Amino acid sequence: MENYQYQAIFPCLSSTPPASQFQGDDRSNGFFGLVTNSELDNHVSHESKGFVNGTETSEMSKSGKRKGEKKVRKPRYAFQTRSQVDILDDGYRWRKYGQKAVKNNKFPRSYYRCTHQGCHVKKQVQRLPKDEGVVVTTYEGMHSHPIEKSTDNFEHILTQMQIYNAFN
DNA sequence: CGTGTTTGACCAGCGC
DNA sequence: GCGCTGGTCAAACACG
Repeated sequence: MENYQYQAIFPCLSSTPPASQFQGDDRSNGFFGLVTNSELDNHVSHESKGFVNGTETSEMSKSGKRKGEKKVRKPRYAFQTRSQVDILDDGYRWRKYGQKAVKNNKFPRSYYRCTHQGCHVKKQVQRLPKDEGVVVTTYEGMHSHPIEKSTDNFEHILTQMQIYNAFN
């Protein structure tokens, strides 16, 4: 798996070098997808090539609203994971600061912020309306501090993740 | 008592 | 300009 991507988001998860992979292979049974959203930042587009790009885009096509992005637009990384629980324990401490019902989705979207001092990483968690077994977690920003608890759990989750390449 | 969640209000961007 | 929608705030609340 593209561990370097995880590294980008979870600096503490190191190890395996990038394996070029997302293209073409397993869209079959994968339940894991990584989306990089950088709408104006096309320089990152190469990253998003092999990834599913379903989260934000679909929303945009619908309502096309984003707030405040005129100024600061941070890249967002969305994971699609197949999970019974919404909360993926990635080792960081999150504080929920909002929940909103989204259009065309019976499930609400939850907004979390990293509680570490000085760390302003945010994430959103929502389920796919078409498949309630799939949880989409969108990270915004990158952690610049170590994980606060054991990553065993999350790494275990990672080992079970596969590329979800439904749109390629 | 410290920390995190819930929940309604508020705000801003966009389409009509 | 108005209304809809997504995103955030903050007070009240729950829980260890």
